[in-house]
Amino acid sequence: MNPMSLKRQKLSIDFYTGELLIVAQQLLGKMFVFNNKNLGRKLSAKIVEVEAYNGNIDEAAHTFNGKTERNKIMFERGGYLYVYFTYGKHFCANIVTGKEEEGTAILLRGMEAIDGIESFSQNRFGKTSVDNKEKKNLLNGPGKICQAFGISKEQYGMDLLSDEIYLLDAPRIPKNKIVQTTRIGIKKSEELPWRFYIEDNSNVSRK
DNA sequence: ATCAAGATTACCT
DNA sequence: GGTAATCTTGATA
Repeated sequence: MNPMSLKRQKLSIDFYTGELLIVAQQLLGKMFVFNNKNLGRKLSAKIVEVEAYNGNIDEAAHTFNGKTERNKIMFERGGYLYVYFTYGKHFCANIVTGKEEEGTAILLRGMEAIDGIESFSQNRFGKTSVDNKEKKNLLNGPGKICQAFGISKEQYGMDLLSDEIYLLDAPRIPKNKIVQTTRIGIKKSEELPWRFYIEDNSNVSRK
């Protein structure tokens, strides 16, 4: 048996309620697991790229202008899943962090497929097999992640402390292997360096 | 009721 | 490197 898998434990509430930028960096390398009930299958992938959003000081955050029907889960305590729909096509998944009313969350931007590659491929490309090039294109973007996992409106507000969807612990990525840059695809607060990814990882959405 | 913008992606040159 | 596609949400009237 793989000795790594024995040690891995589900992340607890204390992890999610920490400080936004710390949690964002600590998310790198962690395993995202979704026991997809519709699919009847467990899907998992390693997080390799994230972006932090903080409505208190960050104009790009969905919570910058206060609570709405869409963003209200971001004002709950850390550990919930915030899913939103954008550009008429794509869902994006975030992990809510911090304490109640903080309005902070972390966007999942890039992952590396671990378990359920056939399902990821079926959801993304309509076929169960992938070549090496397609494999790198399964989860290297926020919309792609949701399509591959089958995450949509139905998963809005799910609790990561549940048994259906959660994170597994993994060794901390060393600071010198974490790249910090500005975020992608925003037109406000562009200067904030709140994107983090694992250096040299091929599933990062963009350099 | 109307309208513009959007934490993207795929496809084109 | 540039851009069309596509529709929900939130703001404004």
